[in-house]
Amino acid sequence: MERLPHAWFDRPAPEIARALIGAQLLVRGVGGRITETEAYAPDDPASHSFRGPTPRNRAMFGPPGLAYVYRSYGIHLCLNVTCQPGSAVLIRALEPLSGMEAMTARRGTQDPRRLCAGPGCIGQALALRIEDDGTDILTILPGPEVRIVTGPRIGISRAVDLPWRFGMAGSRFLSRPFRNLGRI
DNA sequence: GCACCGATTTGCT
DNA sequence: GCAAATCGGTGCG
Repeated sequence: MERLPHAWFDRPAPEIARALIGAQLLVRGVGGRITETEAYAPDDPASHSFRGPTPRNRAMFGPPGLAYVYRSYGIHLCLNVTCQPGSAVLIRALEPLSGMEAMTARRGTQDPRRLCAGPGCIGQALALRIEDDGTDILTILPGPEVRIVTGPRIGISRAVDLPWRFGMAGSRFLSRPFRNLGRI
């Protein structure tokens, strides 16, 4: 199976965020099935890119299909896939499949449901480094068509009504449950 | 220059 | 339920 080419990601973030649910994501051979994403767009007040390029967010204005890795709350490293300029998709949760041993060791738990349930947890499970920012570390393989649920993004205070959080319906590998009945 | 706020997680009360 | 950990960005003086 071929990985999705960079040009595939040259689309608006909400479209990519939805399409990535069910795909498989690997970083240096470790990862799993994408179960939860969020979209961030150029004209989106909740996006790091909203006020233009900075040293932190410069990857969001670069080529599509690369990693945008940023430090969250000074502690965690969170993973995005870049899309159209100023756009990115935050990877919020995975169903862990590959490199289970490495992930359990890094996360300090055997519970598969806690390995990659949250953006900071993914950063730790995949051993992301700040030097990965803006680089081509992502292998993303197409997955099956799956039922999608949507809802408001988590942890933001602006544009709170946009339904730009996407999840795999019925998955047990989510950072938090989806309240809504917003199936697609 | 300085204070405050996050695209978070964990552990303790 | 709440505070702590810790740093880049933003806004104000």
